[in-house]
Amino acid sequence: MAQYSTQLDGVFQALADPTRRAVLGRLGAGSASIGELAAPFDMALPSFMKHIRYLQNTGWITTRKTGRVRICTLVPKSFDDIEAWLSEQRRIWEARTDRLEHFVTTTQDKEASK
Amino acid sequence: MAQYSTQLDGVFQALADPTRRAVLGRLGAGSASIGELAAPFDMALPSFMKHIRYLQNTGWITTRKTGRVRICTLVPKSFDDIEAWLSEQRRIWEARTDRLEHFVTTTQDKEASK
DNA sequence: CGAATACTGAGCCATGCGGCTAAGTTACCG
DNA sequence: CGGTAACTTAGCCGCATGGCTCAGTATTCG
Repeated sequence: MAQYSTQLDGVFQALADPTRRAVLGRLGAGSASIGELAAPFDMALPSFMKHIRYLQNTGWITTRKTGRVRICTLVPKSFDDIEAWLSEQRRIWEARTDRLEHFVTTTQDKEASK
Repeated sequence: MAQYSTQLDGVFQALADPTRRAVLGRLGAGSASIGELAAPFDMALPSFMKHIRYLQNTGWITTRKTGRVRICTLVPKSFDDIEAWLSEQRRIWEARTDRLEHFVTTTQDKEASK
């Protein structure tokens, strides 16, 4: 069985904030510095940095420092984790509709054999 | 522009907990009572109830009370919200690779015209 | 060298989360 | 009618989150 728990917790938690989702959206278009990423937000830099560190800790981005500038790069791996979870849910869902169909079929058979 | 913020916050936050993900998985297979849902978890009922209320408040489930039993039912609508966000990210991602390809092409053209 | 730029670290604050217990409330069973 | 079952309410606790300010540190520019 899949060991979902801990990994997915952070992956989803990271997405549960509009600032972080926006940052990921921006980074989808290419790497950027902290300053560039922070510019659109009406927020003090240290506050913004917490989001960056969060994204880094949960594996959504990597960063490297060049001179006094830190560049952030998207790591799209976590998208796959989400897709995997979603398709697992779909699988469960479909198994259910299969059973419902079976039930309906069985019921119809009973009706037919009356 | 899409007004992502508030709605998605809760949708993702709800998934950022293994108990709640497990409940959704179980409900994918069909509706169930609070007691049935809580059984697999080593947790006091009031604690578990908070998760149920959370899932309800974020729109993942609906509940109705019949006698002294409360039945919970999955509302799969939020899956669509997630899919929408994911495909938006893919769109951004692909626009980027397009630009990269264009850049490569342009560079090659330059090279070719040297 | 001195100043400006780009972060970074430390620490405060309010709120919310995820767990708990203890004490209701509301059906249903005998 | 009394008891048990199935939630439900209220309230406490510790920790994490998301914001802030104020004061560093480290590069780069003139």
